[in-house]
Formats: sequence, structure tokens, C-alpha cells
Amino acid sequence: MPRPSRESYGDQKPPYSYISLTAMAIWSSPEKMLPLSEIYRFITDRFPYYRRNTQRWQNSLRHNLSFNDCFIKIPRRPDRPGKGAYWALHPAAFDMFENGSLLRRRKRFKLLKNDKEVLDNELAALANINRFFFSPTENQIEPATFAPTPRPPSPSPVTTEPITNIRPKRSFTIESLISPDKPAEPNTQEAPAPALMQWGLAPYCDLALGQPMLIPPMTYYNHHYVIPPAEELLRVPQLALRSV
DNA sequence: GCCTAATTCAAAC
DNA sequence: GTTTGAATTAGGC
Repeated sequence: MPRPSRESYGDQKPPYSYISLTAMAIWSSPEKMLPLSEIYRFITDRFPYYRRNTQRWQNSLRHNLSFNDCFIKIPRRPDRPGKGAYWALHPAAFDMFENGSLLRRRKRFKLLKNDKEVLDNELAALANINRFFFSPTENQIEPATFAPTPRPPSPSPVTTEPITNIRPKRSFTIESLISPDKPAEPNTQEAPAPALMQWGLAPYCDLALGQPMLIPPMTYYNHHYVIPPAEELLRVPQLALRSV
């Protein structure tokens, strides 16, 4: 007897936008980030409808990834060969689909210009750190490269609330989204950690080195990303060079 | 019906 | 693979 669940939409178009589908794929991954090819795979595995006309919907999905600030492009580590970058969810985008609205959001998630610049700065720093870790001959860091992002001026209790407090308004599981006809299991799990906590500098270094966390993670204050001061970062490369 | 998010097509990089 | 723009479709109020 065929199992219900995953493919319960059969060949029908699932009632999810590309943004929802992409978010589901990213959420369901252990690292909370996926390359484009894995996002495609997640969708075609679960929704037979998308096994046809792949060129059309995949182009649309790519458009969404670039166009929407809720998706963050994370540089691929050189020791993980493959095409393209990884895609993650912006941690502040978690309540995008509140009230179970997976078709059309009330409002588009759009970063303010300054927030976008700060984020771009962080990602550029990450890419440079990445290069450094995997390039033993490149043994010095240009000071400007690692200039820390200015911390929020005199952060108040309100503006220093860590990102870890951001949780989906309503807890749910990926399975319950995919198979709405099947009663959702009680969700005893913690909501997924926000994407930035997953790929912040510390876990990133941890992955690269296979060693305990050695530098403070990138932190996120309400609309502000803060990477560790340059002097803290500079302690890491020797360790990196030893183990890579 | 209006507003705007989502989708589509496609060019340029 | 990524970004962007323009045109069109369609959801939600």
C-alpha cells in the first residue's frame, strides 16, 4: 500500500510559493544552508509536480534567491568542491510565514540599505577568512580586511537582544507542512536555530578545523551583525594552517 | 478594484 | 550559477 504523506499532492501543484519551498528545503537541512542543486533536489523529491518543466520553475526559484533579502548567499568552502554558493535564510526572516500563510506573505522581507551593507561586509569578511584558511601560502591578513564591524552604539537591552530569541511564532515541522493531511506530530523539538548561528564564524571555523570553538561566534544584534575584533580573529590562522 | 507579492521570461554577467 | 529588469499573473484586503 502506498504511503500517504510526502507525495500527497501527487501531480497537483503544491500550494506553496517558491520562497516557501526554498525555505522548507533550507530548514530541513542539518546545516540550515544548501547549494542550489540540493534545493532543487528537495523539491523534486517531495513534489512530483516539479519534476516537469524544470527549466521554468528553477529559473523562477533562482530569481527568488537573488531578489529576496530573506535568502543569504554563503561562500562555499574550498574543501567542499561543487558549483555555486550555499543559500541560507536570514535569521530575521523567520516569521515571514506566520499564520501558516505559505502562498503569499503579508509583506516582502526587505533589508534596509544599511543593514544590507553590513551583511555584505560580514560575508566579504567570511569569504576572506575562508580564503585564508585554505591558502597556506597566504600567511597574512590585511588589516583592512578584518576591520570589525562597528558595534551598535551603546546598545540598550532592547537592541542587544540576541538572535537566539527569535523563534517562529507558531512551531511546526517540515513534515507537517509537506503533508498537511497527516496530523502533525507534537513538536517537542526546539525550533531550528537561526541560520546565522549555524554559519557564524565559530561553527564555520569549527567545521574547517575539526576543533573546538576557538573564537567567538559572529553575533547578531537587532539588525546588526558583529564579528569578533580583528585581534581575536588573528589568533586562529596558525591553528588553521596546522590542520588543513 | 487596488495594491503589491509572486511568477515568468530573458538578457547580461 | 547569479543578478537584474520588465511584464504579467494573482492573492488578500
